[in-house]
Amino acid sequence: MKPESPKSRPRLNAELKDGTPKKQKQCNCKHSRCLKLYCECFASGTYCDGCNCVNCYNNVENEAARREAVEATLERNPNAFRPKIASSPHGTRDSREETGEGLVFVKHNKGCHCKKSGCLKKYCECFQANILCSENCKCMDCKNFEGSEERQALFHGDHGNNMAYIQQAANAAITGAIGSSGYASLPVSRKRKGQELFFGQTVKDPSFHRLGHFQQASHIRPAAPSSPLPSNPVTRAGITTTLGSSKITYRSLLSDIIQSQDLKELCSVLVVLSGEAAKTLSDQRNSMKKRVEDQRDTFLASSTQERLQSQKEFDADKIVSNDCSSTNHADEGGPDDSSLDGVDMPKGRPMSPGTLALMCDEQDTIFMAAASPNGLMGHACNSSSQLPCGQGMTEAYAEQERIVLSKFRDCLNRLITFGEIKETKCSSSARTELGNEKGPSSKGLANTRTGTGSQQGPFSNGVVKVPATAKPAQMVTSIVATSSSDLRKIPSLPQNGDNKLKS
DNA sequence: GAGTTTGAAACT
DNA sequence: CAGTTTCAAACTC
Repeated sequence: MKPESPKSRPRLNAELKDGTPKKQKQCNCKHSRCLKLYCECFASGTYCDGCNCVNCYNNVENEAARREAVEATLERNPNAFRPKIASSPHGTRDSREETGEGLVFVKHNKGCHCKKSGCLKKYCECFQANILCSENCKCMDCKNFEGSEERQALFHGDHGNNMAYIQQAANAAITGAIGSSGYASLPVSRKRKGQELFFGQTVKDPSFHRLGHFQQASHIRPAAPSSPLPSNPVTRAGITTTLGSSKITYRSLLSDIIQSQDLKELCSVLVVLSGEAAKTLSDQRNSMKKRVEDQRDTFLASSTQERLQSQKEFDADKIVSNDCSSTNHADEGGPDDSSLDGVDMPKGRPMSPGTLALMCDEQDTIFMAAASPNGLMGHACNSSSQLPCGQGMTEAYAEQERIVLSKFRDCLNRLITFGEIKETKCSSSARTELGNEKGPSSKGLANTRTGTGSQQGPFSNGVVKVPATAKPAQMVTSIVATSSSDLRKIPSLPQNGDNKLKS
């Protein structure tokens, strides 16, 4: 709401004269008190500073009046202070200016309404921003389109930077001295005519170089309202704006936090924990063998291929000591719904690669642990004859899953903590740049984390912050010390109503 | 630099 | 929403 940031408007004259970046434009307002959009300073969201204006209210001393004017302006047009020139989300080759004088992956949101300038003078906002007129424009006799001879005449040759020549050429173009189309005298909008022709049948009409215009327009679909940020990078870049300058590269807040070795370590720990749980409960497993046999059959019911593929996608080949992960499923199927023991997984619905991989390793561990009470991995992983039995199997399975998920949850919490810390840093710097605008807090993230109450899943509750200072060993001890016989009891894990981090 | 032209913004 | 007026920048001389 506070357009204090400079240069948010497309008027390039604030920065460009003769193609050269220039200092902030000084207005010369006399009657608007610099409190209307007529004033470039006001329109760009800046205070007048060193301007030649008369009776200026666009300054700190008249902040109240200014604020009032801003509100009135926004009331008329909520987008008044937003950049008129928005970069296109679909910058394609076709929308690129052939002549090479500039790239036009941008468009005028509102479009111009020129009548006499042919959109080849700086009266035209599109021309001023060095972009082609688009379907948003309602200009008449437009010559600012791709393929326009008149327009090319302005820029081609050795006169590319000679504004005098450009102006002369523009004048000639407007009066029809340049170009053979002969449509300059048409009293109606050539563009509209061209579009009518386009939608009609007469495409051969020589005047239909408008088609180029239209094509460009069609490649620059109405942009979603550009960034609410009051600064338009494209505009600021000026005439020589390049595609790169308008690109936004997204980087996760966790991009520098999660390292591959961390992931490996985490998974290794999970596997070890799982093995320990299996060992602890190994004696129970020997009691009800028959029931386990049935469960195992179910557990192995689904496709091996799917699981292998999932593992591949997860690309976590080195996450665990791979003794079992890739070699012991040849005669196995994937887990069936009934074997998930509390995990609500609709039949036929693909699980995430990560989930599958985790389940895979977990299953390996179960079988391994059953065969080798010492919890060592890599032996008899797929030996069906040595599977755990009955209730023991069920409990071991639940306990292992509980531990793995708990541990994983804790790690995610720590990641979130780091991410929020980083977010806070980013927010503060953004706020510094954007003024007093309220920056994003951890609210959104916290909501994300706590707003899944309606979902049924192992992480749908009990999301608890683990102190960043907690050592893994402590966490493990804590987790192992917690006993539960069923994954569904995960809610009994440390629960804290205040899930929001206070980083 | 004065005067004119132009089109966006503001207004009716 | 269309027509008119106001305004300041762009332009011409």
